[in-house]
Amino acid sequence: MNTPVIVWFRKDLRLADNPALFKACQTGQPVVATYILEDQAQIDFPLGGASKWWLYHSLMSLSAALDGLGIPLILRRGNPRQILDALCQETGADTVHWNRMYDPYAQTRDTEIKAFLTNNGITVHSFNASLLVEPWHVATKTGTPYKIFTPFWRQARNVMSSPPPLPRPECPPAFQQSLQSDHLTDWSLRPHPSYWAAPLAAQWLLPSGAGIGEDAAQNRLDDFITCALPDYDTGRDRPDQKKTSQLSPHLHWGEISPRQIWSALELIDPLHDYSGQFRAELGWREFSTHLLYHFPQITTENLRREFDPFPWRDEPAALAAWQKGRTGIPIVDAGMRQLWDTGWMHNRVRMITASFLVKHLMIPWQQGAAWFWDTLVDADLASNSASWQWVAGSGCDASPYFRIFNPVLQGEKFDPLGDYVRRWVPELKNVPAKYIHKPWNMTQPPASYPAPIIELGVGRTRALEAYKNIQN
DNA sequence: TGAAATGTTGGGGCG
DNA sequence: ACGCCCCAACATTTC
Repeated sequence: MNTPVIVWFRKDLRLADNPALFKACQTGQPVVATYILEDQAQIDFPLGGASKWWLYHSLMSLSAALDGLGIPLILRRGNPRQILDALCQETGADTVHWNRMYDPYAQTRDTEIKAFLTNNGITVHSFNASLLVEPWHVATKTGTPYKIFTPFWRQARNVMSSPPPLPRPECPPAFQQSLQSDHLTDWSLRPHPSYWAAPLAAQWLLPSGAGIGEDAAQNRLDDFITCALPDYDTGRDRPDQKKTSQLSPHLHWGEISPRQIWSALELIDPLHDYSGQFRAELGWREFSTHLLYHFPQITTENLRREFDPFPWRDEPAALAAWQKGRTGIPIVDAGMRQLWDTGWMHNRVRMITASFLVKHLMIPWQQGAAWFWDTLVDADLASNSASWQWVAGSGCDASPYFRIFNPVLQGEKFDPLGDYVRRWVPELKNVPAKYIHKPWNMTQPPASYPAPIIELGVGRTRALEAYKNIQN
């Protein structure tokens, strides 16, 4: 048998613990791998700028790794159904493997492609590579999807099967025929303006960063487990310290699987003595995917429809100030600048900046979500949508609308010395800790730093007033 | 995975 | 020694 099995890579850019690839290699047939870049104009949530940048480097890494197995990675651009069809015809393949995706667009697309290929006599096998528990494996007693995290996660841990992760596959027989493949550099994945790429590279690529791809993800996990995990419960809230895993972009692109992480945790903390909180963060990722699968409208619509008449404000100038980190609120500006520079923001600060946009500025959460979607290297449709609705109060398990973060108090609590603010807002580098989160109280605030675009007390009162009016 | 307003308590200063 | 007031410190309620 010299006809190959085709493995369609999507959000599973790794060799180890990759069931679609592993099973393909087990057949004893040659393996042809492909990544297909879809026409972004046809997609409801086209790749953001930071995501494209990450994808470029992740594909470079995957391509090199597959090369080591003698598997060609065929890059093609266009309609996946047509491209898979063509690849099957060019190679004589009668089997296609992929690992499942769960967002509404991919669900529809994959169902349609599977039907098409099956009709043409091609066998399609799909696998779970990116979740501990797939969305249809947990349900409440009445059979409905979970809407609250805690009971969801309790049941998920019960039904979760955790077989050991699959190893990297052995080399399959070589595939001799040469196939047309695009050049990655022709895909325009690297950002415009191009200077944006420099700080991203400094953050994530060697030598200063850990790198992108499967090996980098594994190294990052190992580092995190030794250095930060023991102190995770309190450390994770400190943006001025490196106490989070920063695995989110690796997880999003599938450079590492949650099952690999879970299994590493089982080895060092089988009784969940000190890794429970970190495991729960993986749980939030599972929960978000569960929500998006069962409530696909959460990407654009309030899950709680009583929020529909909320008097959101249309304020392009305030939105722009927030995006650029020029609101005059130090912890907010620090976070937004960290996001722009590195494609990543500490989770505590994500909550603070999001709360400020949605509550103090009363700008629709969709506008904040759109900015995060474009600028985060870990932009994930499920996590992004669910988390913004959580902050806005319009999600089912959301924080009540009146729970408004005070950025000054949050800053003083979680960045007590002001180191995080000073790192990202150089205008404030000489401000003492006493004033670092409220420079407007100084007799002479630094002239180069903007005054607050809204007085915090005013914003809070205005938001509460608006909320009161939609309650009845 | 809040913050602010309001209520309660108890120790100490003072007449 | 006693009652009164003040006000932290903590608890509870409200948004």
